[in-house]
Amino acid sequence: MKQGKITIIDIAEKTGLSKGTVDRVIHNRGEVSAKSREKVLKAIREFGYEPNLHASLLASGHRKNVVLLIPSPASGSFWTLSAEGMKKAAETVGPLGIDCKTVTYDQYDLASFRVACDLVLDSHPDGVVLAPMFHYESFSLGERLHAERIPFVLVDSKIENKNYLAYFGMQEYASGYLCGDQLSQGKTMERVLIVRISPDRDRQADPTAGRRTGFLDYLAEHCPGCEVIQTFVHPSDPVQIRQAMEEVYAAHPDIRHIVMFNSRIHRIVPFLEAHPDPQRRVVGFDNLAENMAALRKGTISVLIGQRPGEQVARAIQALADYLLLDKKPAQKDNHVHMDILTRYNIDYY
Amino acid sequence: MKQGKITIIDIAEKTGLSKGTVDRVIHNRGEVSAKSREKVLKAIREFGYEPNLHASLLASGHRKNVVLLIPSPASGSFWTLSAEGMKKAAETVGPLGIDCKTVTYDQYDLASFRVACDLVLDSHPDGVVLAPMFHYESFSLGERLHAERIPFVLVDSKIENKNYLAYFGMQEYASGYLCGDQLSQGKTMERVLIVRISPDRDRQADPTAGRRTGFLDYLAEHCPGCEVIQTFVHPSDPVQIRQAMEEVYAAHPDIRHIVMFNSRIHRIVPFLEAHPDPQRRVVGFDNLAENMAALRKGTISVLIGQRPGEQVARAIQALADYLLLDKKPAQKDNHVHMDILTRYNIDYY
DNA sequence: TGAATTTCCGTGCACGTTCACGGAAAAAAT
DNA sequence: ATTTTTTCCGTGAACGTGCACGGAAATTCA
Repeated sequence: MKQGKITIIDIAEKTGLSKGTVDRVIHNRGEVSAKSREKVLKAIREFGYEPNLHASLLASGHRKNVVLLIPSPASGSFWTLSAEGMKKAAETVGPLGIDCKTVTYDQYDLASFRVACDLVLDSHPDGVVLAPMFHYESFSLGERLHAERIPFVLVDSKIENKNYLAYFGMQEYASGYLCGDQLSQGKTMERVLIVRISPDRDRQADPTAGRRTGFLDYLAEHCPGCEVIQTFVHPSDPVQIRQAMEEVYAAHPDIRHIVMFNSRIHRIVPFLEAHPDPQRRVVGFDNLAENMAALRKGTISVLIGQRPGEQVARAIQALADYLLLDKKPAQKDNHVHMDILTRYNIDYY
Repeated sequence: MKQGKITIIDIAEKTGLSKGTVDRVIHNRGEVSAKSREKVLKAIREFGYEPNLHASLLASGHRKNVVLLIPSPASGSFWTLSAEGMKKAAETVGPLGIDCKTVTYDQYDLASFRVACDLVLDSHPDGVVLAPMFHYESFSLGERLHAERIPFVLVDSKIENKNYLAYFGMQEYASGYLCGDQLSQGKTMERVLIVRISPDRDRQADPTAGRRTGFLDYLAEHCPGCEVIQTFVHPSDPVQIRQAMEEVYAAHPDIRHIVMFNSRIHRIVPFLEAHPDPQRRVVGFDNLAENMAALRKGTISVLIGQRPGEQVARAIQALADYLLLDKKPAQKDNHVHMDILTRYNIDYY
């Protein structure tokens, strides 16, 4: 079909009303009699009127702004990848009348998240992209946004709040299961080391729990009797990490399979390189620069990527579609592909 | 920075000229003195003028149309995936004033390609997305488009013509190399079967040659002395295919590694399922529905995906950016990621 | 019945470009 | 110096929608 040439004025003529009235019913802002309203609605349906985006944006000059609320992208961390996606998306929706900005918080500090939430609300955004790290507070932010009729999109992980416009993230459980297959290469394993980040009391949401469950299920189904060793390391302190690893290694010198379910696998790379073992298989998550470097060197066997940049880009796009064309996304829950990254395909990621 | 509030009229005032003149230099359509031209250009740079897309599109009401020239997407074939990407991209650029349509040809019939080329040129498109199957004719189409100043973007494979605006495709050589690693799982192989499509005289371009080279290089480096067996099958005739496979199998009953470099690996699935072998490893290319089904069942071990939909979507986007904002893509040659697909991550592709 | 409300609706300008038209200024020809 | 041509530039009407303003019609009140 040809693009709708019919304008708001055509509708006005067909109905014998004026464009002002037609405009009022389109944006249903009242001051229209029920009868006229019906007539206009009918004509719109009948003649297939579609608003001209450009004329609309031009006339109502004001730009919309969406804010992205994510943990601070420390250099080289997972969230820098998200920030990059945001930048790219901002470029595409910018000329369409959407301004993007970012508000960050410390993902290990609940108070900073609360501050960030208030900041977001105070800026009266037209839309929000949220990476929820703290369950309860994210939920309540969702409630507050919903109360102000501000649409929000979730990335990375979900919360129970059902008011979100859309969600973009990785299938947690399935990625853990996949991880099992990549670690084992389909053969049975006898002993597996899971390296975990020390739990943080304030941190209420653990996005890696689902992955761990999927992984353990894979083990149960494909490697019955496999011994699972777990060790906990500090999120950043290299000395503590090294020491913890050395201890496990001393206790189990024959460990050949190592896995981490968060993006910090690069933290144990120094240890791994101090104890080289060509037979060893190491699987981690996310395409951080340091992870990729270790992958190229062969220290890490496989990374599972979730395209964080694409997640936020799609989130912003969804928000733009909603704000501009008020088109809701086809499905609320969208899962990005789980990328298997090896040294042979990492260079074109 | 705030979004450029300065308009063409501001520039006019700054320079003491009129908006008409400013407009003329912006679209450099002549009829302006060198002096005025310089003044305007300087002011534009100085004050950072950026054209308002909406006003522009609104005023110059005419829509642009781009055409996608690809092989006929036979049901379930590789090109249906491209067509889907086109559909999605069309939805996003549609409201921006770009109409997309598709012209198809028989990828095994040169004459049909010639006809398609003429069809494309006769429709006087504003931009073209081209999947070149026939080298020489594609080259000459490129020349003709360039002569008419019609920008074109290549997908899937490249041609020598340097006038293309951009290229989106997979790294052929690297994907073959990757294929070797996935087939062998890092261990040395002793015997490998490569299944190829019978060469077609008229078909001048073979996109799989690069993959084969990469694969053989992997073999040379990691599996020295590995025996390579090749067999040729008809592109579609199931009977011939089955027979050819049976013959190879009879001659080499101990084949454990099978690979195909085109998207037709599903053609040998019936054979594979008639001769089950849990030890066997099979690697193919592209996420056709039938390939994916075989992957789920375990008949195929790994598929290497190249996101054909994303390729054309990005191609169309690049064309749109050029036509609308006349912004050239950051880099001409863009390689999409080589996806490793297994039964464990295929469901969210 | 007339006045005071309330409800509803039409008018007209603005948004930033594009582009055809026509005219002034400069250059060339007589 | 006058006419003709060329070069250059300003003007103003679209494009389709948003929205403020004011006024007509319908309703309520006195």
